[in-house]
Amino acid sequence: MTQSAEQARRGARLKDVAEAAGVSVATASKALNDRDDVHPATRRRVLEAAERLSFTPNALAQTLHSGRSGTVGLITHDLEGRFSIPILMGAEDSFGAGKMSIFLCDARGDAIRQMHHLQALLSRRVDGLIIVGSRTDPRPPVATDAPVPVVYVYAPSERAEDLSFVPDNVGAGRLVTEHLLSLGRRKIAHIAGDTSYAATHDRVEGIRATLAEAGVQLVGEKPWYGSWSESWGRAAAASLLTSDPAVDAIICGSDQIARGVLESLREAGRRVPDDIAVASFDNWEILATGSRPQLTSVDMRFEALGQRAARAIFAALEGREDSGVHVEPCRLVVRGSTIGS
Amino acid sequence: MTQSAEQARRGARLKDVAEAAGVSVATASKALNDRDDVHPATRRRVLEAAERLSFTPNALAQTLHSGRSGTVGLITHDLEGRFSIPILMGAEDSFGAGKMSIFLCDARGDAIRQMHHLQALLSRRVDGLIIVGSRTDPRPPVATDAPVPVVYVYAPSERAEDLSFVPDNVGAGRLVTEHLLSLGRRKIAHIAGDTSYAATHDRVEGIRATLAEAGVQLVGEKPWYGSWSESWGRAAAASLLTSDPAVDAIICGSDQIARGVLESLREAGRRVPDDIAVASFDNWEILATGSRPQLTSVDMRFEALGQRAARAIFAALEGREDSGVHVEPCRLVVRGSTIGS
DNA sequence: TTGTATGCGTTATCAT
DNA sequence: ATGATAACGCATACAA
Repeated sequence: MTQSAEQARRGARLKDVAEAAGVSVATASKALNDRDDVHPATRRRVLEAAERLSFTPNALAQTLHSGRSGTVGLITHDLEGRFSIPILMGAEDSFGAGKMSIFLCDARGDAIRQMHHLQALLSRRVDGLIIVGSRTDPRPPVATDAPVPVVYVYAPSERAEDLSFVPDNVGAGRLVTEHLLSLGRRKIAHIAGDTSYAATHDRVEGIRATLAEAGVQLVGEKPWYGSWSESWGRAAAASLLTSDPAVDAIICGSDQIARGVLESLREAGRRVPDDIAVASFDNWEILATGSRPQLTSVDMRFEALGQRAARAIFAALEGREDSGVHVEPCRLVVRGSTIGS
Repeated sequence: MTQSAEQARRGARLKDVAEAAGVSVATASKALNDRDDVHPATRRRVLEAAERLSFTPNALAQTLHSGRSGTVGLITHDLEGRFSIPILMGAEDSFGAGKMSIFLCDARGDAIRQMHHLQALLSRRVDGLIIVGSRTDPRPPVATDAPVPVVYVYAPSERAEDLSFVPDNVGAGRLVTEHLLSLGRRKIAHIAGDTSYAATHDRVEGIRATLAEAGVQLVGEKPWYGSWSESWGRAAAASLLTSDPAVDAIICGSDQIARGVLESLREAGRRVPDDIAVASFDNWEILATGSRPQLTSVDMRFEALGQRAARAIFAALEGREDSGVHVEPCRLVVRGSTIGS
């Protein structure tokens, strides 16, 4: 009685299943793991016993034996989970739900906290590490001699030997620009975000190159740099309309900026997209689909980045190591702010 | 040589440290774990050896022995991580960074996927489970006989024996209403969200009760029910201004709705907060601080919910079980939409 | 086909 | 103060 109560509390072990089925633990193990050389009838008895005792194999004990824990650590630095959640979902998909479990740790941009998490994860014997940054500027490596594969996502590592996956912001710039050009827009302005961000410059580069190829010049000759806020969008758009009233398209550095721009345009009596088309980056659903009209925006495809990271870890585990900064294409999501209904 | 290469790959074990320090594993273990009865000099030698070999204790092996894994599973159903990330951060804080690691699994509202994750987590021998729902309506329990403590957050379990933590939406309704009344507003309307949500009704209840106590009646007698969208906010506000032009305050069911309301008010030429004060629920930063004026909103305090959940799991692990639905107070964040600058 | 014995890395008990 | 050894739960090589 005490025995079964104990079992109920701590859960049945393989030994219990074996005893219940009247076989040895070795045989029970083979039966449960679908290995050859075990009599069908025996297998059935074992499976039945396991079912009856609601046996759940102790993955930790398995790990101790196999060396693989089936877990991955994800250390993130983006406070709101705006990046890390979709990246985690992508990784989960790629691993196969339940096959691999993911530890999520929020380091909150703090190196000390990051170190603590790193230590804890290595101690838990994760099979790999995914490091997610909050901006695409290169960052110092989390460790120079990690005993497991490390993949950097969104923010690449400064070290060339490390493996990183980042969104193609230059390509993102090209995507919006080509879209606007294809709609016949020629007076295109760019209200950018914070000039200290690499993403800002990459996007500008893509925009500029595409415009140049089409023989078109950016309205005002250069982007308007500011911050990633609606208020900046409002202010910049107001100034823009004064300095360059003929503008017929505005590329915004983020959806937040675009929201502000839309507001200013509405107040100025400019119709979107008829008079002026508006497009932006990030495709943050809550912002992009709430506005009127909804925003055409470039999606960074975080899920895809997560999938790439997961596959890279698998590959490294199988000995196929990789390195360098890999650029993942973005995706243009067209909505009402560039194409009327 | 092959030996040390092997060590480098798999990481140093306690045995290696012991050998390097010239002691037995038992002594090494004691030294590293600050146990008594080990000579200071010996301890120093061991610690030094551990440092030199960059020894990281295998937490899995420790678990196998102690029965405690130092991990918790967090199964979430909110796609965007809007709830789960702050809840996870709260839990991390409460546990102490690095002390406890959290598996984050996204079940995406799918029961099958939830089952898979549950199985995987139990197999990994998590010490507890946190289940996060996407709405405050009671939900079926994730399991009726889990071998570890389970805590439901945001969405409470239907079973009375289970333990749940939810935000005090009735109190949230009271908070905004009291705030508006204290500002002298008496013609208060409520543009609510989706009527199928428990949160909607709880908030209405709090609003109604507070108004009744002040002898004030809701403008239009009842709330305007709709959806959690900006477009609903725009439409409802427009109608409201027509049917009840004397309204001097609007409580919105969510920040999204409030954004739509603000837009309509601006178009109608009503000044906020001078003519009409606007307040809402959720305090979703990106929405609440981007608008002009910024939104006064009730914060659901997800971090606090996460902390409560973590502490409850600790308590249960120590034998102090608890049950029932625990209601956590919300917090009013006052901004420009109710109080002019 | 089944069972026995061993190891995975750590901690704790009990000798010494 | 230190060391030998038995768990912890599982999987596998090898023996029967």
